[in-house]
Amino acid sequence: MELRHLKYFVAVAEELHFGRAAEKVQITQPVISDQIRRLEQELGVKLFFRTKRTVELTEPGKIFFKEAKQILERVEKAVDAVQKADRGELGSLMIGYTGPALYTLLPKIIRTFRDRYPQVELVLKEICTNEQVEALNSGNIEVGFLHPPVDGEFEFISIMTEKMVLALPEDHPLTTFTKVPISKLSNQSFILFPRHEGLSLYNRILLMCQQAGFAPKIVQEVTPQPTMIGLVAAGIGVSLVSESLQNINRPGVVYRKLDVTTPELELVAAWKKEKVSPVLPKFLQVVTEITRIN
Amino acid sequence: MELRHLKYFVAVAEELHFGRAAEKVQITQPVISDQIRRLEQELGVKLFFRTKRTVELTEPGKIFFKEAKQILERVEKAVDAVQKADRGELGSLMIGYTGPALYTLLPKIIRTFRDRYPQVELVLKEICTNEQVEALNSGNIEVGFLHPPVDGEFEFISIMTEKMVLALPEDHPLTTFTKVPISKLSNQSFILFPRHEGLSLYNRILLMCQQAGFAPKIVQEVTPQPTMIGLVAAGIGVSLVSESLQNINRPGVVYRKLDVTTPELELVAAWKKEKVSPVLPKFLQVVTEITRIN
DNA sequence: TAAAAATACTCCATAGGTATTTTAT
DNA sequence: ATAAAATACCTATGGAGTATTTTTA
Repeated sequence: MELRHLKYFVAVAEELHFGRAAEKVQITQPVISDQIRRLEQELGVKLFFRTKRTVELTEPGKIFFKEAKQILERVEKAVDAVQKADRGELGSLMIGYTGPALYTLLPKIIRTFRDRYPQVELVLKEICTNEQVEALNSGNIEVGFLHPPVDGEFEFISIMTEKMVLALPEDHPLTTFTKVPISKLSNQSFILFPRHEGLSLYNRILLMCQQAGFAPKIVQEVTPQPTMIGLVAAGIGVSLVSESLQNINRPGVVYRKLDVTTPELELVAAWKKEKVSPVLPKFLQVVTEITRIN
Repeated sequence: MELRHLKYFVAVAEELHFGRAAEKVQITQPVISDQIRRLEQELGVKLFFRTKRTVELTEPGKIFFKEAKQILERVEKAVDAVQKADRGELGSLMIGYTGPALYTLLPKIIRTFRDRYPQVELVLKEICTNEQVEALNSGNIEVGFLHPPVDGEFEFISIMTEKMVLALPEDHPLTTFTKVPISKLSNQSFILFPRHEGLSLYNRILLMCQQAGFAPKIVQEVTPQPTMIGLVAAGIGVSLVSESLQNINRPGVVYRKLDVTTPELELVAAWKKEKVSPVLPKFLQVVTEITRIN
C-alpha cells in the first residue's frame, strides 16, 4: 500500500463516482478502478459497494476513509514542516550566554527573533565563556554569546565592546572624583567575579593594578554581577563591572570611571562554521540587524 | 512521495547506516541510496549529512523523522482498524427497540455484546414497531427489536413469546380469583397503550373482549408500561400488560391470568438481508446465543 | 586498507494510458 | 439509450537487482 492508494481511495470516497474521482486526482478512470481493486485486495476488505451505476462506502470503508484522510493531512503537514525547518522557520536553537550578556542587546535579539520565527524554540543556557567553547565544540549549543579571546575555529559577530567602571557605595569617599585615580584603589577591598568565570578579563584587571603598582585586595569572588553590586551597596567593598550594568538602577551604588585605560570586555556571538542548522543563519541575521541599528 | 520513501527514510534515520537500513526493509543498499536521494530531491530538503563513512540526520531531517514515524504508525493503525471493522469488531450499530423489549432479554444481549466487542458503539433508540419498519427500510437502524406481524422483506430471530396478564390494584375485588373470568372485565375501566403503538396487539385485545361479549371501557391510553401500572396502582383502572413486566416489582399492583387464551406478544429481532454491515452478524450471533440459553 | 555510500547498468513489475465492453437505470 | 464501472491491452517509468567505483576514517 502506498500513499497513492490512499489518495485515490479518498477521492472516490468523496465523489462516490470513479470518473469524477479520476478527474480530481488527474488520472484516468480505469486506473482508479484498478488501484482501488488492488487496495481492497491487499487489505482483504471490500471498501465500496458498487454496481455499474452506483458507488457507496461499506462500513469498513467509512472507517478507512476517516483514517486515510487524516493520514494524507499529516503527510502534507510533515512536508510543510520539513520545508519550514529547512528554511530555518521551525525547529530549535540552543544558545549559550554569559551573565554580562544579559544586560546588553541579547534580550532584544531574543525578543525580535521570537516574534519573527514563533515556531522556533530557543533554548537559552547561562554558561561562562570557557564552558561555551566546550559546548560549541560538542554541539550542546549552536551559538554562544561570550567574551573573547577564545581558542578554536569559530566565526564571530561582534556585539559590543564595553569598558569597565568602578562601582562604589554611594557614601564612599572616592565618589568625589569624576575620574577616580587608580592609585587610590590600592587599599580598597575588591569584589570581583571568580577567576575561572573569565580568566582573560580577570588577568587583565590584575595587570592594570600591577601597572599602577599594587595588587588588589580581593575580599569576595562572586557572580552574577547583580550580586556583586549588591555587596558593593552593602559596603563590603568596591567592584569593577561592565558599564552596561549601569542599566540596572541599583540604589546605594554609584559608578565612576578610572583615570587609566581599563580592560575592555567584548561581547561576541560565536559559532562553528560546520554543520550549522538552518535556524542559525536566520538567528545571526537578527543578531546583525539588532547590533547594527543600536 | 510514497509510503515506501517514508519507510526507507525511517529505517536509515534509525540505523544511520544505509546497508543495515536496507537489510531492515528487505531491499538492497543501492535502492535505499537512490530512494533517499529522490525523497530529498522531491522535498527540496537535505535530510542527511553523509560522507562515504558516516550518516547523520540534519535538523530538518530530525523533524521529518518524527513526522514520518508517526505517519507510518497511523497507517498501521488504519489497516488494523479497517480489518477489524471488516470482521465486525469495530464500528457502530444502530438498534431499535420497543418499550416492552426492555423487560426481556434485550439488556442481557446488549451487555454481552458490549463485553465481547468493546470497540463497537451501540446506538439504541426506543421506537415503536411501525416506525422501526420504516427505520429499517431507510437504514436509520440496522436491527430492530419489535413485535410481529410486520410488512416487508425482513429476516427474523424470535426472542420470546409472552402472554398478556391482567394488572390490578392490590385492593381490587377481582384479586380473589386465581384466573379471572373474562366476563368480569366488562364493566372495568381499562388502561391500554395507544392504538398506533401496537396496532396488531391492540386489535387482538379488542377481539378477545368482543368474543366475550363486551367492548372494553378504555379510560387512558398511555405508554410506557411502567406508567400504565403506575396508573393501575393509583386505582385508575385495570390493565393488560406483557407477563415479563412482572419482573419489575411495583408495590400496590398484583397480576392475574385470565380464564381465556390471551393474545400473545412475540418479540423478534428483525433486519434487512441486503447490505448488512459486518457488525450485524456478530450481533445476531449474540442474540441467538442469549436467546437459546434462556 | 577496509568499510560503506555512490554510481552504472540491467530488468521487469506495474502505474497509467487508450479502446472497448458490460450493465444498471 | 446512456452513463458509468469494468475489462483488455499497451507503453514506459522507475523500483529493485547486480556489479563496480569512489571515498574517508
